[in-house]
Amino acid sequence: MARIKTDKDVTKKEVILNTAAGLFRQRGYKASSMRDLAEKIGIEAASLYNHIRSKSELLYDICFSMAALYNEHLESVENSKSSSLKKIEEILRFQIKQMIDNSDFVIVADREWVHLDEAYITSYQNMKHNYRKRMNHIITKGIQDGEIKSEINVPSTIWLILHAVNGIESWHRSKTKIPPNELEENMILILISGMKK
Amino acid sequence: MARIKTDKDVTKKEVILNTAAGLFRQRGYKASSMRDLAEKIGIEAASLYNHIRSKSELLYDICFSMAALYNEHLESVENSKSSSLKKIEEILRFQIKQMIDNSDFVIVADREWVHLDEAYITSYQNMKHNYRKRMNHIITKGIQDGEIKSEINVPSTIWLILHAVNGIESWHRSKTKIPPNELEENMILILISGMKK
DNA sequence: CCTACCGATCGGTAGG
DNA sequence: CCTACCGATCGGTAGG
Repeated sequence: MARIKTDKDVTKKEVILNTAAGLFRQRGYKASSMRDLAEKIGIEAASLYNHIRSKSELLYDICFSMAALYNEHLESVENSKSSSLKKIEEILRFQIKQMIDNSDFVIVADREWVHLDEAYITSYQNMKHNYRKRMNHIITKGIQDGEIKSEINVPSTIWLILHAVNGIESWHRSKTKIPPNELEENMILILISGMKK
Repeated sequence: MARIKTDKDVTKKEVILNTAAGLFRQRGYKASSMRDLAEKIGIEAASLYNHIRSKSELLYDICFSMAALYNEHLESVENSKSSSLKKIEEILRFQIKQMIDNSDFVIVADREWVHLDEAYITSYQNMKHNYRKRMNHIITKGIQDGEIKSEINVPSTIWLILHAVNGIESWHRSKTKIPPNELEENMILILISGMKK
């Protein structure tokens, strides 16, 4: 007789996860205490453990759900009929959109994954490495097809792209509010035109 | 009768600071304990306090020494006779050089400054804001002079540059070793040619 | 530079 | 979901 999860169960865990993501982003994983988290939600620290197993599980869920999302998207791009440069643009637009709509999860996964339990670190690193490798294939094909400058160094270009997107985070905290779509178009403009042959 | 610092005093504090920077980079400021730090140096935790005042002082020294260094360099660039685009290139080369030669300090300052004592946070944020404002002036002049694309959004371009440099850190950890100068030239190539009119 | 130790805070459990 | 509490670890001090 399996216990059936009610809607309430699901919702509460999500509330905890979302609140944790906001807290971890603001103060960092190690500097965030379960007491802080509980207070933000309005319960006692001990009560959290009716919904989650541990603090480290929260970080695990944040990091691996984002990794799954990014991998899924990359796969759909790989299967599309677009040109290589267009594929890179699609990846860039997806990442920018995630950074804007879902910034707590994106930033925490990117910044705090080093605090994952040791058992998961290698697996997470492999996923990141694999993601870059698949981007490498797309760009390399773009160079072969004469679409992309052949002088560029592919791995460092990938890092440039990946870390440029992280820059959007500062925009969030900034006083000089730039409309998200303007930021997106500007980033596409510089990076894509910088790669284009 | 002022006490005169011997060479040994200076050296020991620097050893502590350098070791701390490496540790903070690896594990993060909050996750690094003074006992870990002492062990790396080969003394007891209590002995650290003959050379430093507190853990937070270490972070303060790391962050504010880097801020001073970057500000000094920016000032020398502002006073040079180069064109605006050349000035941006000089700033970029300086930042890349720092990231390669002095990566522990650069990365810790960039990533861990949020853990500074509250009394220093505002001051540090102001320095960062001021640095970006001065870069903004240089780029804006480049646009007026017809050197730089007028379609680009200046603040988001600055963020793009600043965060692109951070990408070099991954290179450090990477297996695919790219020579530093190749990385530097590639980054200049994409970013500067992306901005150029 | 060490031994010994402090008060505070942490993640998590027991039991209801 | 709460009260009560645990063992571990933290930054830092006293005193030599």
